[in-house]
This record gives sequence, structure tokens and C-alpha cells, in this order.
Amino acid sequence: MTASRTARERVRAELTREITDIARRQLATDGAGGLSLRAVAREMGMVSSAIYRYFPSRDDLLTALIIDGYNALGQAVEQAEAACPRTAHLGRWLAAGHAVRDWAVAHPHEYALIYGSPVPGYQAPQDTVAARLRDVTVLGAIVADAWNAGELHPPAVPEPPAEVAADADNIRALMPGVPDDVVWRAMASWSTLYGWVNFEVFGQFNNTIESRRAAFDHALRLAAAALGLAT
Amino acid sequence: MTASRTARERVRAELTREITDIARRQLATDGAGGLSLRAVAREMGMVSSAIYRYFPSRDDLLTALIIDGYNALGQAVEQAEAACPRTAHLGRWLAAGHAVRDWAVAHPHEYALIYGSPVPGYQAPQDTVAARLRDVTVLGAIVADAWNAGELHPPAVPEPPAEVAADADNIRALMPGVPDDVVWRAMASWSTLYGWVNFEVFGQFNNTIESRRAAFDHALRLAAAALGLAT
DNA sequence: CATTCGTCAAGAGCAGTGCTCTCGTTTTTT
DNA sequence: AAAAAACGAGAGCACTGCTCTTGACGAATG
Repeated sequence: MTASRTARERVRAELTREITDIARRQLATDGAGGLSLRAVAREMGMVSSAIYRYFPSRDDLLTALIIDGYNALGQAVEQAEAACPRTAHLGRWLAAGHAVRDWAVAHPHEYALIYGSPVPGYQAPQDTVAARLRDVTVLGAIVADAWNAGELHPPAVPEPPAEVAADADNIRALMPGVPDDVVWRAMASWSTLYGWVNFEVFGQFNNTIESRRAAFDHALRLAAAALGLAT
Repeated sequence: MTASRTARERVRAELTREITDIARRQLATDGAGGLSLRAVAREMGMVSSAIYRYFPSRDDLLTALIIDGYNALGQAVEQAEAACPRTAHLGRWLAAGHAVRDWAVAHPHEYALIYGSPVPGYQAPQDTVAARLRDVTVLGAIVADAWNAGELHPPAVPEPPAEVAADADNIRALMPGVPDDVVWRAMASWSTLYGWVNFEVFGQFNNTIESRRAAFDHALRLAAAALGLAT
């Protein structure tokens, strides 16, 4: 009912934002495990207990950061993909893939929060489902557009087994009109994409792959080819 | 020089083993963040400071667990693959892949330690390099054997760019005699494999994919096909 | 055999953490 | 103006990793 923002509400929003900003900085330097409410409070010149007026627990603060991360990654992917001509399906795939990697490399700890090992004792509340699928929604649209344009020509084999048909229906919500085989090929391609980014961000390529952007680009093209997405 | 084990050495080895066992149990239930030296000591009926006689710091205990994890995963993959006929390259690939997934699903927190987000503030010492590549060495041998047997027929495009040639040499150590294109296809296939396992173990498939083993099996076959590994 | 020396468990203690509760104060609502 | 809600500060609890000192035990050496 109250569309007018009282002074208290305004300063509360301000402080909430300041808390998440400082927390995000801490996250960027020390990782999720190093996020300390007391340190945030100290940096704000507050007493630690005052933070609990804004976030009832450390996990709630973490949840806010996770949702922000989902949205930041999703927005980065959306923007990169939106800059491509609609019919350049391979170009859109490459742009979206590089956007994922670029964001992950720039924000490794935030990326770890969303695609890495779950934080112990913490489980994502339902609030995150809305933001969680932004990146993958973009990828699904690319696959669906390519399929509906008749530009997807995957090989005939191997075919998915019958028992995964029900699961395919769940995933198809992201790429309407696409047959089961393509659904699973899309999943495999995403797996290649995010698996590669995980390898790189989590340090598995150290002392092994140096030309990381070029190597990733090639992996992206291999994944597109496996999908049946031609040049 | 001393090949004889004194009583003291024996009890020390015994206690060290007991510590890692209890720590592994804690890891399995509470994850890496929940690993507490004091809790381990409590469970052993010791005082917390006594643990430091055996592991100078929490990170050292964690390192021991990580090395154990590498070896456990590596051994599981080696055994599963060794049970296959040498010439059944696709069968070996499927067996090794399922071994990775089965072990990861059975030991999610240990898997997270190995292939998940790195523990904050912790970086793996050089001791781990020996054990770290056991699983991927098996996978490399399969690719090399299939190639040398002339059973690998990857499509001609896309070709890897020139700038990643030096990196391919590093990776080729795991699969001698294999050309650059196949090296990168192998990397992409591993990416699919571990990316999929990450998705599943880290909870991204919750409420989406239920027939997990079958779905993974199909993903493995898609990855094999992308590699050029026929039936 | 006796003594020295290294190893060990125990305990106290430090600095840090998440979180709870209470106590005045201030701001909003009634 | 009075009641209610929100707020910051502070003390405190239980927990953590880690350090230092103390005293006891066992093993190799004289």
C-alpha cells in the first residue's frame, strides 16, 4: 500500500546494498569460505550483531550473493548473444559460450558459487530458481532457433534410450519443438561448455593449456559440430 | 636405513591412519568446510593439540585426503577399465566413464575436493601431481589405443587453430602418437564427461533428470561419437 | 644398567567465527 | 501524544585453528 519510501526504508536499502557490495568484494578475494559477517561489519564501522538486522544469517547473505551471481552471469550471456544476428546460430552459440567463460574467468569465486561444489550445509532456497536458468535459457533458445530454421543436422546415431524420454520433456521447456535426440545433444554440448570452464577456472589446466581462449573456442566449435550446428 | 619398524613408528602409522579415516568420515557427512581437527580429536579421545603432532595444519590433513581421493578415484577407474577386453575401445570408454560417475556419486564430497571449486586459501602442493592424473591417464590410453588400432574416425572439421599446437604437445603425453585434432577432441570428450558428472553431483540435475545413469550413459556415447569412436 | 634425548599427550590460552539476547535510543505508526 | 516497531551497541556463548609450555614415557647411547 505504501508507495512512499520512508527515510528508514531508504537507509535500510542503502545499507543492505552496502553490505552485499562489501561481501562481494570479500568473496572475490577470499572465496565463499572467507566470507565473514564480522569482517563486513568491521569494514562498515558497525557492530557485528547489527548485520543480523539485515541478513538473518550468513547463509542468507550468501544466498543474496548467489542470486546476484546468477543474474550477472545471465545478463552477460544475454547481452553477448543479443548482439548477434538472429540467423547466425553458430555465432550466437560462440558468443554465448565465450560470455560464460569470460564472466567465469573474471569472477572465479562467484562462478564457483553457482557452478562449483555446493557450499557445505547450505542449500539454495526457492528464490534462486528464477535467476538460475537465465544463461541456459539463452543456450536453449539458440538450439531451438537453429532446429526450427532447419540448420541442425546431427548424425543419426546414437539414439537416446527410451527410459530418458520423460526427462527430455523437462529439458525441452528450454527449447520448444526440438526432438529428443537434439535435446540430449544440447545437454552434452552444455556439459562440454561448462565442464571446460570448470576445468579452466578450477585450475585443472594449469601448466597444461596456455592458449586458453583459443583452446576454448575450438572446444566450443567441436561441441557445436557434435550438436549438428554447421558453419 | 632402518627397515625395521619400531613400536613407536607402528603406533604412529596406526594413529595417522585413524585420523585420516575419521576425517574422511567427517568429510563425507559435512563436506570440506566442516572438517574440524577438534572434532577428529574428540572422536579419538585425544586432545586437539595432539593432532598437530601428526598433521602440522588443517590443510595438511586436507592434502592427505585429497591425495587419497585422487588415488581412490584413479584406482576405481583403472579397475573398471582393466576388466574390459583391450580391443573393445568403446566398452573401455564406457566402463571408465561410468567408474568416474559411480565413484563421484558415492563420494560426492571427496569428488568435490578433487574436481570442484578449490578450497579457499588452500592450494595443492606438488605431492598431488603423481596421483592427480591416474583417471585421466586411463582415458588417454583408451584414445591412444583406439587411434593406433585405426578405429578412430573423427570428422575432418573443425580443425584446431595453429596457436594451440604447443598446448597439444603437453596433453599428448597422455596419448602418444595421436594427432592434434584427436587430442582436442579427447579433451572435449573429457570435458563432456566431467562436466556432466559435475552437473549431477553438484545438484544441477535436481528436479530435471531422474534417469541419471541412463542419461549419463547416453551422454558418454555421444561424447564417444564426437571423438570418432564407433561401436 | 643408567642416562640422555626425542617423542608424545595434555592443558591453557589467543584470536577469530556465527549467532543470541538484552538494553536504551530513534523512528514510524496509531 | 502515546504505542509500536526498528535499530545500533554491547556482552556473552559455543565453536574453530593454532601455539606454547609442562610433564611423562620410550628408545637409543654411554
